[in-house]
Amino acid sequence: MPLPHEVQTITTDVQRPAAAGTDPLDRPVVRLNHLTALDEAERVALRRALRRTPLLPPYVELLRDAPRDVSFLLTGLACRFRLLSNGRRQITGFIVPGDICDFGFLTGNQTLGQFMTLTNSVAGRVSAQAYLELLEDNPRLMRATLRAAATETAIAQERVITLGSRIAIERVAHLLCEMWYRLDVVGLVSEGDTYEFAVTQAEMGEALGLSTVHVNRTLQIMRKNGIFAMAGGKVTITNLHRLHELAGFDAAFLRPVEMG
Amino acid sequence: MPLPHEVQTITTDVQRPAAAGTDPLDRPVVRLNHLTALDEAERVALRRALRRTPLLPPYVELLRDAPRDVSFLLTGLACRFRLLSNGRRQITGFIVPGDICDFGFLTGNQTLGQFMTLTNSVAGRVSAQAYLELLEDNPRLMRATLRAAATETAIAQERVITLGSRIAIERVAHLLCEMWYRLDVVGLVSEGDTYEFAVTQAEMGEALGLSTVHVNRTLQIMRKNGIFAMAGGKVTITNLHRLHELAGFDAAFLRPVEMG
DNA sequence: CGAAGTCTTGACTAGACTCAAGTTGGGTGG
DNA sequence: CCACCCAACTTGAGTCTAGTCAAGACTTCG
Repeated sequence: MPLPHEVQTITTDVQRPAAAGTDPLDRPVVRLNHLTALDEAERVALRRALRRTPLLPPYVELLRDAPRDVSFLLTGLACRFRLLSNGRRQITGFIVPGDICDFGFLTGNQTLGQFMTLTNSVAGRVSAQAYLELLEDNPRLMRATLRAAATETAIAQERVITLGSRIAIERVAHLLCEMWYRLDVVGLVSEGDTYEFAVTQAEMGEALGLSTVHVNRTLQIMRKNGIFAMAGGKVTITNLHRLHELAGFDAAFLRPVEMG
Repeated sequence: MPLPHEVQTITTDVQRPAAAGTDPLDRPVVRLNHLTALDEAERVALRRALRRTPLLPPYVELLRDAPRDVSFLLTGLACRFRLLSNGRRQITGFIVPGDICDFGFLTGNQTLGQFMTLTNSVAGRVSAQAYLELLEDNPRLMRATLRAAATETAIAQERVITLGSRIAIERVAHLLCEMWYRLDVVGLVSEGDTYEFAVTQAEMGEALGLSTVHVNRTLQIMRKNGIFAMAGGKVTITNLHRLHELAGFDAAFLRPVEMG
């Protein structure tokens, strides 16, 4: 099985000096370090603790085989979703490289809902116990992890706003902005505002509360207006300013703001 | 100024043996204890730490005057909301007695968005520093607090599902179910499935992503079908089974589930 | 080259929104 | 004590965004 996805990701990485290296194992470090500056010992400890999974194909349950581990996504794309009684599926959030898939380990609770890969992906895992011990010994890592959890909440709140008060084109624009920012943090936005986001229009609809057909028509309008382009699972934002305008996007919800 | 709201709340409390006392200061204890069993020392410490605010009138910013405190809602009703650039307001969640209004203190971050009362309310406050020290000394309290934060995330995720894949009547039904469960935990659902929920139809619309007019029509249908009744800011569920059915409601997201 | 999944298009429907004009009810002031 | 006022609720009419159904075109990959 060819892996264009993997290869491309690594390639684009190199072009972006902001990225701290091209090794997927660094992405959790980069991500958490962005939330709270870690010291060298913490960076090394986190990196060493992670064990890579084999390459996971699309549409497999992410946590089934390791429910007691903390799973970071290293490469690819995943999502959290719920199956509803009416047969529908609602994607409640996307998981990008560097993200912790599920924060249930913080409370010892099972998380409601499911997690699955959307593309070829690799995860990095630590046992929950080992990770919790790491947190106890490293307060900055603890703070960064709590902030990551808070960011997840903020993203969910923002999606409530998207679904509650934005029309289709604004929803799509907001999602593309959100992905741009989240992927940029881990160095996965390359020159020309291009990033990997290999979701089908049906999946986009499931995340945005829109039908596939309506997503399709909305994307067409945006393409015709020169706002973005999409090919081979890669998104290129051709008019980032206009995209922000459309989305009413304010990156504040993704950034930790220290108390005054 | 008459305070029927306050008086009624206390009255109905008495009818419900499940409620651990009628003192609003107990509600945070009851709430957190529901998430993780606290020991007597923890219950007492938490209760003692809280300082009641004066009665807050409707529509006042909740945290403005005490941004560095942890605020529990003791009585009344509040919400979290965002003002959008298009002039709209989106309510992203309701805050009921016993809830911590804002979990920003856990990460030292400012929270995006605002918090306001919707009815006459009283809050109980501790300084963030004192509360964090309390958490360090009392692991069960820590766990309960983290679970409360996780519950907030779960509620946001559930609202994503509501706004993304439920039609108007299902959204309303789901909200009424959610309130029933959350208020029941702190003993505020009285005989006959009646509880205080004094929001206007406009506010309900802002929370559910519906216009006021459509909320009105939806409520009328539900009333005609004998599913619920509303009077004087009190909701009475007359057909809880049918309400659950309509909502596709599964209380699991509000309950902590221990890892197997 | 064929099959499956994805994307695209058209036609029609429906759930929800907007605008506008009442109605009701609780609270206030004369 | 009554009249007024304002906010909330209600109703109607017309419109529109988005959903559904159905069929056809394009890709990708084996």
